[in-house]
Amino acid sequence: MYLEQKINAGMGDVASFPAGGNCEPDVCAACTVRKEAVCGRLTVGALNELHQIGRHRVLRKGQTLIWEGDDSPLVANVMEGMVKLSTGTSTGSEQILGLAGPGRFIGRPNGGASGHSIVALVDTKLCVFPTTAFRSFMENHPELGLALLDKALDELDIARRWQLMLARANASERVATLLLHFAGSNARDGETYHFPLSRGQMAELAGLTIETVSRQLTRLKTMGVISLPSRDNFQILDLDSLAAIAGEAPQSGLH
Amino acid sequence: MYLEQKINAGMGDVASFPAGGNCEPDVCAACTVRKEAVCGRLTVGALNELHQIGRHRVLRKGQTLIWEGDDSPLVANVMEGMVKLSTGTSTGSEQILGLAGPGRFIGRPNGGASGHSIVALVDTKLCVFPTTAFRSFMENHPELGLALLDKALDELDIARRWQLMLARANASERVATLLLHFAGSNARDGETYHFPLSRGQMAELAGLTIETVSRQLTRLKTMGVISLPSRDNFQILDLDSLAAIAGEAPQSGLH
DNA sequence: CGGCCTGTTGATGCTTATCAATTCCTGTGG
DNA sequence: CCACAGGAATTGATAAGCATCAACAGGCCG
Repeated sequence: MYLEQKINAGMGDVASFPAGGNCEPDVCAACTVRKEAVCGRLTVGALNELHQIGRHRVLRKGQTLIWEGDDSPLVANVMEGMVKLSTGTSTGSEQILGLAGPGRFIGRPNGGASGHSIVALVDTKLCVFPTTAFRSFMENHPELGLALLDKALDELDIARRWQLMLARANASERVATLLLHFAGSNARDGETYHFPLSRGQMAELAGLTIETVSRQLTRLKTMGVISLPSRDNFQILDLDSLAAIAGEAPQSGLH
Repeated sequence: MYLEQKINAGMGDVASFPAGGNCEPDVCAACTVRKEAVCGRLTVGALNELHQIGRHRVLRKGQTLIWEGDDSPLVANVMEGMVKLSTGTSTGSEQILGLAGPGRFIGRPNGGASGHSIVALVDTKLCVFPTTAFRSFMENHPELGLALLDKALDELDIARRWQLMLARANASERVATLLLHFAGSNARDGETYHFPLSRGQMAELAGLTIETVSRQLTRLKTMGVISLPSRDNFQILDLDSLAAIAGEAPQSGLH
């Protein structure tokens, strides 16, 4: 199913990011997500030290950073773009566990087996660190451990909020929540946004079928809440209604 | 709804645990969950130091350790018993996000607002630490930070596995999974176990209704997979079938 | 131009929620 | 110790919601 991605992916293309891959201080200074990312917690000295082990990497759409079940050899910060966290089910189908956009931290610093694959949904820029180097760095910089712990706990909150949605929300609420999620925190009436997922992937993420997702989208279109200029884009016409349909509570903070 | 718990709970009854509440080294030596808990990672010296800020506390059934939305003033290890993590929904009902048994770590070391309440389902023994003291201890002991980070990432995996279940499992699979969870990792044929949750709470946790939970239980009974000696107990008659119904994959590691 | 993949739309049936009635516990007070 | 009240659980009838199966439409690329 994802064979074509497998061919393109792997560690071999680490060289595909710009020459001088080491994370330059000035690059970090310009980093738009530094405030939200773990680096933001470090002193200038520690940040410089961290640059020595970190690398920038571009993950093309469809490429896989970490395979499910593999020992996670690296940890990373998402700078730009979006990745999905997914896992196979016992029935063979794929289940998407969540999405991660700018500022999110991915991977397991303890180097244990990853419970899910990490795949780029669009071209994605990452700050990548080898697990071992990152871990020894953490031992000398407790503040990074604290920052990461906070990050992990945030991730936990996010996962629990999805849990809440999956346990209780109906199809309309799920699809509306997805759209708000795709639009991001500064969604506006009249704005057009990109679907980072296919209908099938949206269905996997929301715990629905393709058909139900499609039907709910046309229903929202019929209601005048959104329009669908192309199959890869949607426009929000009535943000308030959309938020109301999503149930307001579940979607907040679901980034 | 949980008024009676509110009356009994609160920080005032911290004095209710045994005299000499400070965590004694010999008590910790005898601690059955030390291997799994964060303390297990510490050197003897660090452990002794940690004893100074930690306290044992018994949480009676129904008592609340942390209220949803409150700044979490403490973090804790579960030693014995079981607590639930729950949150209110926009519709006013309660949603249980998960359970935590022996060895699990709860609370937010960063002291932020808790996204969920923590309530004892049965009488529960905890190792409790004030957030501030715990945090400063962490700054001097990076290994604790690393251990906690691993714990948090484990919690994340557990939450994601639950997410998987909520997204895909049908009623039978959900109820079977719950039973396996209640029975614990060393479940055996013929053994009788206690329901730590009422039918209503089980429904909340599994994203079902009371009626559906009840129907699935009688269905499992009719199939000869379990028996129900009283409404608070169940006996596993055919563990293999139960695991097969649960779908095997989702339930593994759902502690 | 034709095949192929993705998405949409339609018809139908199963699963589970909902509403409603009854039974079974459990704890309380006589 | 028994009777009774109240809540929790079970069981039944019905309906809504979503999955499933199936046909069709629209892009995209060879």
